[in-house]
Amino acid sequence: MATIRDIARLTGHSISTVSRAINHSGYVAPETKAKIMAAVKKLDYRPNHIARELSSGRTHRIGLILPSANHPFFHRLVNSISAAALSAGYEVVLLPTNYNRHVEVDRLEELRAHAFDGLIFTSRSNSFDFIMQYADYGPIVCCENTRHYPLSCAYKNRENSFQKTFQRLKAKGYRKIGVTVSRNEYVSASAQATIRAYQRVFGLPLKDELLFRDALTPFDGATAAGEFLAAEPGLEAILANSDEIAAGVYQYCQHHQRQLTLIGQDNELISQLLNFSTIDNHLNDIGSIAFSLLFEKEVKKVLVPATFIERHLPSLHQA
Amino acid sequence: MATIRDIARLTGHSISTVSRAINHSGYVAPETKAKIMAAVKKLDYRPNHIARELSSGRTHRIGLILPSANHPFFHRLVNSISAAALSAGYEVVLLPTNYNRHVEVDRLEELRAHAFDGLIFTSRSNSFDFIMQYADYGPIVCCENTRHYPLSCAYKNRENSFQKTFQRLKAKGYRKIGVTVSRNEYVSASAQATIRAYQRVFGLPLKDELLFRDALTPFDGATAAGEFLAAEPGLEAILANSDEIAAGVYQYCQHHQRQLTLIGQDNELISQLLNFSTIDNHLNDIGSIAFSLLFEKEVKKVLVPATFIERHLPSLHQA
DNA sequence: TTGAAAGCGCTAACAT
DNA sequence: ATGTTAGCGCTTTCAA
Repeated sequence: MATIRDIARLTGHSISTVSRAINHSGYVAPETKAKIMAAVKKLDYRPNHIARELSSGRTHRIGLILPSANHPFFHRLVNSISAAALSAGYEVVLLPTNYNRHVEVDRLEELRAHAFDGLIFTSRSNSFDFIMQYADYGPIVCCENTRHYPLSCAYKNRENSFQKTFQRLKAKGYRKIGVTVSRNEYVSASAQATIRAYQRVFGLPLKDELLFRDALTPFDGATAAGEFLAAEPGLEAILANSDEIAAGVYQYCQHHQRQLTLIGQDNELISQLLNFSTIDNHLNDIGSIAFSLLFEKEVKKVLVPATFIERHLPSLHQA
Repeated sequence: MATIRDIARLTGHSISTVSRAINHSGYVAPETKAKIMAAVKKLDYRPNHIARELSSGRTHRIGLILPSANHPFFHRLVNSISAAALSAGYEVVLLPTNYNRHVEVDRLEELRAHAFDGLIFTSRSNSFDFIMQYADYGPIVCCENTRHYPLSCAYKNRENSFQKTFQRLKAKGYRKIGVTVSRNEYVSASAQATIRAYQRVFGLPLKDELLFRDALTPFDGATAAGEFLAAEPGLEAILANSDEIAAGVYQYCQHHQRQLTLIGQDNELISQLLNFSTIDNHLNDIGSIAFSLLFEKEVKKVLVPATFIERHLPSLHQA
């Protein structure tokens, strides 16, 4: 591999002149530049990326913390963040943690070691208090409400959207509603928000039998539906933590000839095809805003309001 | 930010001793090491990632070329590749090209500039001949058959699986079959393979009215179904280029009360829920194999055979 | 067991 | 317009 020094030697110029010529910066005589460019071509020279990073102190790379890449929620964020990064001249490094807090710590340490110019959290396994300790080492943005912590975020107001959804259901006369959440309420703020919203709207706590924890796959959705119906045969509706889970519920209903009102989240293709209602959290907006917040000087918290998309499942019919 | 020199100064040792202590390599007296570690803690020191990369010449980072992140096909590959990378101590950088060959060239140039230790192509917009020129600068692996080119790959034999699928349909007595492809046959090897397979099985060329090009979204699937049926009212089956597209076809059929045999690809959730047949290309395997091939000394080409998953759509019924 | 010193390949301030 | 030089922060060889 040819280095800048080789070019300097070959052309008889100094490395700084070569550097200037290559970067089209500063003064370089046209003929000098031409000669240098010829040498560059001749020696198949390319400036070393890493050396540039070291010298400039910037990587033009941001890290993206996510549990694993295989969930629609994260796909959306990855899409929008990487699109925003591309057009801003940044590259994004995928940092799957599998919800392992130690892996997450390693990534924060990498931020500290200047491996990235910034970090975006789409999920987290450590406390805000802990994460905040790394804020000095580079910009950190979260895709959830960081509340009173001085960390920028682009987020949806879950409690609010859940509350509205429950109110909607209440207004329609529904009383028996099952709810699925992705992780238990001790770990997940989302689960807490769901539970609180229910309590607030209906004035009484969500029964434990009508709360399904750790719903991750459509299969879990079907399981949840089964358990709900066993505990409460008069069940009227299910609010699921994603369209995928709702699809699992749908499948169960089809199979057992039950009609339920179904509400998913994130307006995935499946909800459009199966035609059930969904809460659109506008993840694309959250992603691109999160990216842009990395470069704000001050801490900013941007609320992206959710939208309710109402759809009606066709009524049941036997084949 | 404290540097290794600060630690050296504070402890009164040389930077090389500090380096050895930090890296747990070479000889360092226990007390010396303890003293150094104490200083490390005291000064909140962390070795600079970039400097290490420059010094060692390796980044432990691989680039992943893909058109954009929003297609299930790529999700699968991203998942499996990033999982494989994680467990091998590598990080993956997402490199969306939007099928723009110039962007792709820029990424190849980055490989040349040592920004990555290797590159995986999940799609490409440049010729193999062109890409090969960069093979000297670092390992390159493709997720499609590289044929006679000396480039490693993990791939599915598309022509073979399409052929088997057509044979299956032929055996069932089907003759009127529509086919969707994602890009036209002049650009896409996959489209060519589909067309050839049809010709080989049925002995006559696929009619142009029964080939839909540029099918990217479920909406395109619905459009394709409409066009096929307009051109050939007796249409019996559609082979789609993905489960998403097939789902679009499904939607059209539902809406227009038509019964068609549907075959998608990649065994996505939607095909399971809607219960139509699909060709499972085992993208997870392709991804993890592709990653492992980066580190093989020789060029290797690994065929991952596809599997046909037969499912039966429930017959039509009016609500 | 430790340290001096030479890189790694580049940028940028400063001098000419 | 060009060159000198001092970094950037680390690893590694070699000598002590």
